[in-house]
Order: sequence, then structure tokens, then C-alpha cells
Amino acid sequence: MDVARQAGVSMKTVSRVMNNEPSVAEKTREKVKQAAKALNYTPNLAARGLATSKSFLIAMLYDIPSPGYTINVQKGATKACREFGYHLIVEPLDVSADDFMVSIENMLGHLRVDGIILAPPLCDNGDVVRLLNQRGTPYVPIAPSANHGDIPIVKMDDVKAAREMTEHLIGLGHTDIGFVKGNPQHSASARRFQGFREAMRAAGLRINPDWVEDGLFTFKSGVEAGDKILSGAFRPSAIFACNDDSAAGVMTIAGQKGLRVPDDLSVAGFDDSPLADSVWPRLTTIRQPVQEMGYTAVKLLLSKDAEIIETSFNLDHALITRESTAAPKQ
Amino acid sequence: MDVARQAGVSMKTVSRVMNNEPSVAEKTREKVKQAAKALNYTPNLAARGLATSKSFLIAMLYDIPSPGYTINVQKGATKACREFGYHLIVEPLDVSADDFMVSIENMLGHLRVDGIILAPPLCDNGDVVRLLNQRGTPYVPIAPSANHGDIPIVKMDDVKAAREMTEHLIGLGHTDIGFVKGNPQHSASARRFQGFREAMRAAGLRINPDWVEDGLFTFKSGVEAGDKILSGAFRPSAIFACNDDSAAGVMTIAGQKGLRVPDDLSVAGFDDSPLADSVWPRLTTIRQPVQEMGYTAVKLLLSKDAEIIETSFNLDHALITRESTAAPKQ
DNA sequence: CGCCAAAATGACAGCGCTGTCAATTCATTG
DNA sequence: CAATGAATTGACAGCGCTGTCATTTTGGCG
Repeated sequence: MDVARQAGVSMKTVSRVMNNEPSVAEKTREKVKQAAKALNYTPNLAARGLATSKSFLIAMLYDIPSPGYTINVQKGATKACREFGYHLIVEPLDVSADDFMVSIENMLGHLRVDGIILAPPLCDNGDVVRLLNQRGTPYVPIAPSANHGDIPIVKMDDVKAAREMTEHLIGLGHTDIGFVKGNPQHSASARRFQGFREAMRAAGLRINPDWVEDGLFTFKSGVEAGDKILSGAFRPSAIFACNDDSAAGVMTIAGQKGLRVPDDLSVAGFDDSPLADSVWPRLTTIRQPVQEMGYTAVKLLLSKDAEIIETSFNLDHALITRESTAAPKQ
Repeated sequence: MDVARQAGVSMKTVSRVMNNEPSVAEKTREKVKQAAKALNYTPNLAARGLATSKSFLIAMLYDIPSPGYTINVQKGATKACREFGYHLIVEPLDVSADDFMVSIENMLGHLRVDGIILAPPLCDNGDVVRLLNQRGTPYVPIAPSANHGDIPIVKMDDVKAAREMTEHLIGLGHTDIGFVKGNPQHSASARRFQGFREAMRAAGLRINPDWVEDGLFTFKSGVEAGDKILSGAFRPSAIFACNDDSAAGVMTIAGQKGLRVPDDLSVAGFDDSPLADSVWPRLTTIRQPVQEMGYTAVKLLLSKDAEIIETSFNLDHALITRESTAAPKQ
């Protein structure tokens, strides 16, 4: 280790400086830092990992979800990783593939990552969670359906957000409101529907079962659900779809049917995906704190346990009002 | 190493088996494999890395591009990584940030990745390329504007694709065709425009400069460009936008102006992003072989040099015909 | 000035693997 | 059956770092 020689100290001292350990004289510390800079030295992660049996790697597992969501979780996660000198490795998974669990095991075996981020809907996958627990690999689920024992989880309050959106619609003067559900595989779907129901009930409004349709979080399912809802003799003055894609589908079918948004029909989405800003009229939606979730997840993974008391981090969402919702024209 | 004991051989032999080296008796190989399986053993990457000074890590650098594109490159890249026992680490970068180069240097210093994938527009960033060359880190640029010396590059033929799309429009009977350019930072923009020009010239068609507008690859810029193009006394019967987002913008503004797509105006996009399938009518567009690019990039990085002769891998694109284009109604 | 605890530093082994090279075993062949 | 070269196998060092613990230096104080 030439840095040691250059600075006239032992390897060990260099190591101490690189790790910001205390009990190094300020003068020595400076000397070493200078030498390191001069020699353009950075410690070798592999060696460090071997010695400390850490890998300085966090893995993020995700299953073909919406690109925008995933990318943003990644962005937040990498930001936190950088702060800690860690790096993020990504593992796109396909739950339906039969070698699915094998890939995870491989990854765990090879890499010995120091922590794992579980993006939805993987965070609700029993097999995965069981494997992780069994191996003792620390993980943080993002927006899981239920608590994971005493493991901290990162989420937003889907129920509350859906309630707020519904209240927004009600506040605009809507009383006849339809709802397009999300993919039942994602636990958020149920929570959003629940928020909708709560707000309707709180306002003393009846939910017309003909105006509640299943959806799949896709544009196509939005078109189909919208078609059903809007084909009856009576139709709602507003439709709240479980995510932006299906909301866009609703808007499209509404247009086909000669309904103008928002004049004849208000449409609300959820997620604030790129799409929400790329349709006309632009979608009123809920912005999920996706980046923050990624960021917080990594922080949780890497912070000393002591600091953490909560087991559930509720990050703030925001209601984004755009042109797709307005007071009903009567 | 208990596997060695269990199998009654030396560590070295185990190592040989794990690396599929030749000159191990078939019988021994089996014995070791069994022992490994029984003990659920997987070699430790850090130790291996330390001994071989490889990291078994590939990094992908990208700059806030479209999520769909990035995710797909990742998907392809991870697939190849798995085949080679490698893993993919991601580094979202922000070229405009001033610590931009620093983050790259940090990553290179820490991780000693074995190779780097440079997604556009990073692949055309002189600073980055220079740094990589200087450090001798192997990299593969995806869809760069120019060749990188004798480094193999992965790309699709944007010029040809744009030509095909233009020909598709012309084949439909259009002669008055507008064009919305892409973000000038992305070199693909220029290539697509070139393809458009070539096809127009080949068909003996004139390009009306009033119908060619700058764009930025965004929905908004598509709306603005479309607005300008469609506001003149004469207007084209088709508009070819440089990507799906701006094409969606064009469709929207067309709708605002009472123009029906495709009856009054055909609109074509480029990329086959999720959006293309989430608008109505759905966009005729060019499918980029994005996953394949990621896959090929990693393969190029990891294959023995010998096998590689070409310095430029042109992957196939596809023209996806959907409802947004049709013969002009005259 | 000497003594002592505390602070700073260093020596050394070892993390789990692979490269080198020597040692052993094996199958042939005259 | 001994000799021979090829095929297998193993011993050992070392990759670059950190943990442990011993050693040295420092500063404070009687």
C-alpha cells in the first residue's frame, strides 16, 4: 500500500482514516488524506468486503412493474446508497417464471448483499419473504399489504390518499362517482378502494355497484371498465380510477362516446406517472412519494438499528389537481 | 472450506470445479458438485474478486431518460449478466449536476466494475468517454452518434427506421408530411430526421419547412410543435414525430383543433413506448430493440475478444402499424 | 522530572478464493 | 514390469483490507 509509505504511516492507519475512525491524530489524518488524493487512491471494495464480510451492495428486486415507478424507486435508492458509500444492484424478476426463486437464491448466494429492497408486488410474495427471513438477509418492503413482523416498512397511506381524491371530487360537487379498481395482485388496489368507500360513506353518498368495475392497472382495462360504466342508462359525473393508466383509458373511451372531459365527465387517476402529464386534459392524480420510498428504504437498511423505533414509515403523498376534474355541468 | 473436506479433495479442486475448469476427473467433479449442493455452497464473490481482481459487476450509467427505455435496457442487460454470473449495478446520473463526474469516478474507484454500459445520451458525452478510456475501463455505448474508435457499439439503424416510417406514410398516399424533431442532445434525433429527408427525396416529395418543427422528445414540445404545424393556412395530412411522447402531443393538439386522427391527420411516433399503446388511437411507431441492446452490450463486454470482429452491432427494429396512421381522406 | 492513563499507532493474522508450480496418479507401451 | 508422458491433484502464497491486541507516543499532573 503505497499510500501508507507516502504518508509515512502504517497500512492500518490508512485504513483508519479511510473509515473515518476516531482516535487518529488530526495531523496524521490530514497527511494520509493528502497522500491518498495524490496517489488517487480508493480502497478496494472487494478486499474490504472480504475482510468485513460486508459487500457494500444493496439489491432491489422488482417484478415488471410500471417503468416510471421502478426508475424512481431506483433513483431514490441510489441517492441514499451514495451517501453511505453503497451501490445498488438491480434484479428484474418474473414471478411467473419457474426459475424465479432460483434467480433470487443465486443472487443471494453469490453476492451476499447487505440488504434488499422489495418493490411491490414482490413485497407481498410469501416465498420471497420466507427465503429472506430464513437466510437472515435484511430487507425493507415498499408498500406491502401488511406489516412484516418487526421489520420496518416503507409506504404511503393509500387509503387516505384515495379518500382525499374522493373528497376532492365530492368537493367539486360530484355525487355520482364511479370507480375503476386496480390489479388485485397489488395490495394497494384494495386500500385505494377502501379509501374511496370511506369518503363516500362519510359524505353520505351511495356507491352505485354498476359504476364500480374491476381493472388491472392497464390502459386497456381502463377502456373496458370505462365502457361498462358509461354504457348504462345513467352514468356518473366523475370516475376515479385506481391508477393513471386506467384513468387514461377511461378518458379515451369517454372521448369515443362523445363525452368531453372534464365538462361531461371528470376523471381522476393515481400515481402521477409520466402519462398523467401526457394526456389531454392532464390528469388530476395523486403523487406518490416514490423516490422518497426508495431513499428511505435504503436508509432504513443501512442505519444503525438504534435510531429506528418506528416499524412503519408513512411518506407523504400529494393531490395534484389538473384539468381532468372540474365541477359537474348540470 | 468444508466442501473440500466433505468431498475429500483439496480446496483448489473445489475451486476448479466451481469454475468449470478442464482437467478435473469426471468422478471428482461429480463428487464436489454433490458436496457443494449438500452444503448449499456458493463461492464468495468478494474473495473471488480479490483473488482475480475482477468484480463480476457491470455498471449501467444513464441520465434521466425515458423510464421505459431504461428499464428495458436494464432488463436485457441483467439477462445477459445472469448468463455470465455477473450482476448489474445502476447509476442514475444527472449530467447537469456539478458533482456528476465525481460520482462516476467514485463508482469506478470503489467498485472496479468489469465493464460499463453507456446509455444515451451519456454515450456521446466526451468527458465520460475520456475518463473511461483513460482508466481503461471497458465500456459499450448504446446508440451513440458516432463510432468509438475500435470499441464495439450497439445500436439500431435510426436512419433506416425513420426512412421506413416515412415510406409507410408515403405508401398510404400521403405527400404532405410534417416532422417534429427530437431533442438535439440525443444524436438519434438527427439520424431520424435524416431518414425522413432521405425517404422524402427518394419519393420525389418536397419537405415544407413550415411543417418541420423543433421538439424535445416531450409531450409538451409535441403539443407546441403540432400547434405550429397545424396553424398555417395549409396543413400536412400526416405528421411524423421523432418519438411517441411528442407524437402523443401532436395527436392531442390535433384533437383540440377538431382534427380526427387518423381521418384528418395521420400521426406516427417512434420508440414504441408504453404510451404508444395507451393513447387513442394507438400510435403507429417504430419498436426499438431496447432489451436486445442491453443484452448485446453485456455480451460484448463479457465475451472473449476473439469472437468479436464487428465494431458495430445493428439490431433490428420493427415498424408497428396501429390506428394512428391511415390513408388520407381526400 | 518522572509517572500514568489515554490516545495514537503498528504488527500480524486471516477473510475465501485463485494462480503457480510441484507432486502424484494414471494409462500406455516396449 | 518398468518407463514415460499425460492427466489430476494439492501445497502454498498472496490478492487488499480490517480486527485484535500489543506497543509507542502524548499530555497532564504531582
